[in-house]
Amino acid sequence: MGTPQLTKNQSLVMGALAHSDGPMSAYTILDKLRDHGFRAPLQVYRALDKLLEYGLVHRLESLNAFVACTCPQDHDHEHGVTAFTICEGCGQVTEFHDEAIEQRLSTLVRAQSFKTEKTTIEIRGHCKSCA
Amino acid sequence: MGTPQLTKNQSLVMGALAHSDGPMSAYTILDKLRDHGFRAPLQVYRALDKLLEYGLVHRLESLNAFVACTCPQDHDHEHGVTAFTICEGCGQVTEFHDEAIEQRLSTLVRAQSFKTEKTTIEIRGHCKSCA
DNA sequence: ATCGCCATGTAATGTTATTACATCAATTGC
DNA sequence: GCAATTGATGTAATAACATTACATGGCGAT
Ligand SMILES: [Zn+2]
Ligand SMILES: [Zn+2]
Ligand SMILES: [Zn+2]
Ligand SMILES: [Zn+2]
Repeated sequence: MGTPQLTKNQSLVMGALAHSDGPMSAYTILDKLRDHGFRAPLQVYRALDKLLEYGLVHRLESLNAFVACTCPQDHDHEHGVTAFTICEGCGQVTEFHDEAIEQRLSTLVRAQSFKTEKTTIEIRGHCKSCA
Repeated sequence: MGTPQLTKNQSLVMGALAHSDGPMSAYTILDKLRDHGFRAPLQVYRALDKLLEYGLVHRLESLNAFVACTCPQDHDHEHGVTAFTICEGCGQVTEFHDEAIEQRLSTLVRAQSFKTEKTTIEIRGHCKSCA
């Protein structure tokens, strides 16, 4: 089971995010898509829900914003824990993955007998250029 | 330099969070403090800003809510990276710290020449009781 | 007393997200 | 063919979260 065919609205939202150079809020996406017939927030939120489900998009919790996934790999399988650096200067977001962190978190959480459903790792700061 | 004496509003907000059994949104805090003269969101947000600065309170980004810090240690010094498990069932939040994760993240981020200012780690799932 | 600083009070507004309800299209079963 | 189901969509209204702007009050330093 891979990613299903995207609907019209999902494709539009995906396209907007993919062509953006940084994260966008739902309302920013809405504005970008007004020319394509978008009128209400729900059109964006519904599309985002699916795109998040398919793993094509990530939500940045500390920003209330969304980015296209930049994983090199296919999305036929769930990718593990996703982490982000987020530059306060230029808004650049970099997605990365690390097996060691995933393992360590897994160990710590298991020690609490906690069952993980979703892990958020976001690092705010300044990128090389904006230091 | 330790934590300064809290102002009246800061004390009230801190008290509300400390006596709560879980995270509270700013507006929930506001409601709890109406009897003590709170009338507007800003009174809460201003107090929270300071409490966050002093490290007495943490913001849960994935919840838009706030919790009292449960560090055993004093707050005379910054504590390192803070992580949370957040149960979707009962709302229980557990704060924890891990040197290994901190180190590993530090390494990865340095490899990007990124300068960290604040790290968010939040694990949503179900606790032992709510499995 | 005057100034500067910080905490506070209040109102208005801005931003993010959800609920409720109606409609439409494709699919399934009869 | 045609009702029933399912999933996507459209629209409006509202809820939830956060900030801006401006005015006031307390208090220590000069
Ligand atoms: Zn990704
Ligand atoms: Zn930057
Ligand atoms: Zn803490
Ligand atoms: Zn629980």
